[in-house]
Amino acid sequence: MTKMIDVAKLAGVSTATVSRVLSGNPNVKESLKIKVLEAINQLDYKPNKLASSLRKMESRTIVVVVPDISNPFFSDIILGIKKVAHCNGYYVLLGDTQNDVENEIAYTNLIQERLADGVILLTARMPKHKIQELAHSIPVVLSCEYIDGIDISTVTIDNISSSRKVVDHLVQMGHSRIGIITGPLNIVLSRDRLKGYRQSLYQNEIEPEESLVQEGDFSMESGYQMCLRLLSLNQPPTAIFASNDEMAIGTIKAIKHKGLRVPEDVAVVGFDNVKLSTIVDPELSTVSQPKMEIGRKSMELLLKEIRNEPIEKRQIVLHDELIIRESCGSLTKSLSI
Amino acid sequence: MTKMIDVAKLAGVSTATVSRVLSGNPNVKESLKIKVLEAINQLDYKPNKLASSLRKMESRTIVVVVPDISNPFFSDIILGIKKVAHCNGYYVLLGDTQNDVENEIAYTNLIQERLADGVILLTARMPKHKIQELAHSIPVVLSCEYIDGIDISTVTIDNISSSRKVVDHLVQMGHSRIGIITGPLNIVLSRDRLKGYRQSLYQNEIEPEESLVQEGDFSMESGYQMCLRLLSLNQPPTAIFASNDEMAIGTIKAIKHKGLRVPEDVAVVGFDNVKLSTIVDPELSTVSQPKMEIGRKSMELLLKEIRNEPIEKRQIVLHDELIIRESCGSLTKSLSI
DNA sequence: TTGTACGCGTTATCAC
DNA sequence: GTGATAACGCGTACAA
Repeated sequence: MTKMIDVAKLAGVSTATVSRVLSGNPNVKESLKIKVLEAINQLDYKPNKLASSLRKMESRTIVVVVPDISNPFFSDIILGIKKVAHCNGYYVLLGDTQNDVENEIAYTNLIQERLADGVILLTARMPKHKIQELAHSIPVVLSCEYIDGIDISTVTIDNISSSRKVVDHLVQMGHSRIGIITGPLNIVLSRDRLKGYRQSLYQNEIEPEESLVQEGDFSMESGYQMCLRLLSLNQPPTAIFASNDEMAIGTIKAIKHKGLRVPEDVAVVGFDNVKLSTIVDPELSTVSQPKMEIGRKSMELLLKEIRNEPIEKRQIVLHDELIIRESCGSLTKSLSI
Repeated sequence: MTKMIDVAKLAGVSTATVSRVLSGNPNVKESLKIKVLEAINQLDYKPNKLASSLRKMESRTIVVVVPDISNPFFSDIILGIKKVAHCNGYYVLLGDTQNDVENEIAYTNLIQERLADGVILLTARMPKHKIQELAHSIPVVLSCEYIDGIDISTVTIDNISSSRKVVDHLVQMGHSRIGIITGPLNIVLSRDRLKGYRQSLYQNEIEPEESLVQEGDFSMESGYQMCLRLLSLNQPPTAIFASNDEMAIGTIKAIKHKGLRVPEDVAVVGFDNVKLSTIVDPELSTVSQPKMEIGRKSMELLLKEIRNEPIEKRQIVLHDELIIRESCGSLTKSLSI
């Protein structure tokens, strides 16, 4: 591998001059600059980022830890992150944990070893102390989730209130037997959506019923399975709130396979507003999170941490929106796939 | 940041011993080992991977460059890559180019600077010489695509024959006006699928017609738009072959919006067999690529390159399969979403 | 304006 | 078994 000293020799200068040319330092005579650039070209020289990062103590790279890259919800967030990162000269690399805590910890360790200047976590299922440890050794922003009792920067929506909004709407539509398919309950976000569901029932003076609460894992399959359970109850629900769109689609599939109609027999609402939600038939009512904005704000916050700039607000809460489509029965059905 | 020398001092040993303990070298007295481990714990020491990588001249990290992480087709391939990588002690980081050549080049540059021990390209839209340059400085495997005239390891399916299979099938079903929505034609893979389409028409003695060929960009929207163009022809096609599933879904959507039925009025076939293809109504006939296997084989090949092992076959071609579902009219319709 | 020389934090090679 | 010490390739005071 050709290195800086080779370039220097060929150009008849010192490594310092080569380095200066590379970093755009203006204090280099034009003639030497040209010689150096020619040598670089001739030798096909590529600087060693490892050495450079080690020396400068920064890598200009950040890592985003994602629970599931194939979930379009996250890709939109990542888009927002990359926009801001790119504008500020940072590379973005992704670590996909596939919803596995072990993978999450593995990436965390990798990052702690100074591979990146900062991390954005889109998942935080590992033990609290691990996260604390990570945040202690490198700038961290936690997005979409939060952890009680840790002073760490977060960017989220208010899952409790948005889920309350969903259930309130279903109640207004005349439903009183409302089922919920939650995400994994070891995740705060899932618990919050369940909490909002319960708050709404309480405020609307509807007796909660444990059998109407089923725990899924955010996958379409789990939505399908949990919906079947709900439908097999003695008194099945007339509306089901799935804690994300994938599960909502599984729910719709199950209802149809049972020979029932959506929304006439069972109304369905999802969460996240992914592209898929307008492709299913009927189109899915859902909660829209400002995905791009979550990404943007997260990266902006991370940059401040990296640069040690003062941070006014470490906990950013963004606005969401309930999107009414066909699956909850509030609209007349229009033509769709 | 605490470093190895700090640990060494606290444990009363040299950095060499600390390093030995960390790397699991057995030639360390048990008592010292314990002291070192205690010191590590006490100081919360994390080794600096940058320094380690620089010294060892390897990072045990590979990067996968992906054109679009939200496309589930790629996530399955990545799964296969990670399985093999993980078993061999390699981390996998992802670079998402969002179908942008500039991003592709940016990641390529980053990687050339020794950030990773190897790269798997799931996209190769940059100029040929760029790829050659990359392959010259680091082990590279190109998957799903290939480049003529470059001696680089590749893992693909035979897109020409599989696309011929699709069109042959449509002809057998009695279609003679068959439209195709291609991917971007600056990609070999897209051209190959078009080539297969043309070969089939030729072999079946069907006169090709340029207006039946429309170029999309693999997005659902482009499938929708190109389908509308096809349908507005004086003699619209009775069957449409979309070069990937996303475009096929856009195609179905367009056909429905025109008040026509799939497959009765227009048959549709896609490509890739992503999860979505069983969710649309009607379920999509498509070509299934062995995604996981593509990932596995790619990583295995890359490992051989990294380890400088002899490689028998640099060009691996895997088998694909035409999956007949409802959208091409060969099956009776069953209940689905 | 340019070059020398040291340090970034590890690991490998020697001696002992 | 263990400890000095020299690399790995680059950036930057500092001197010239």
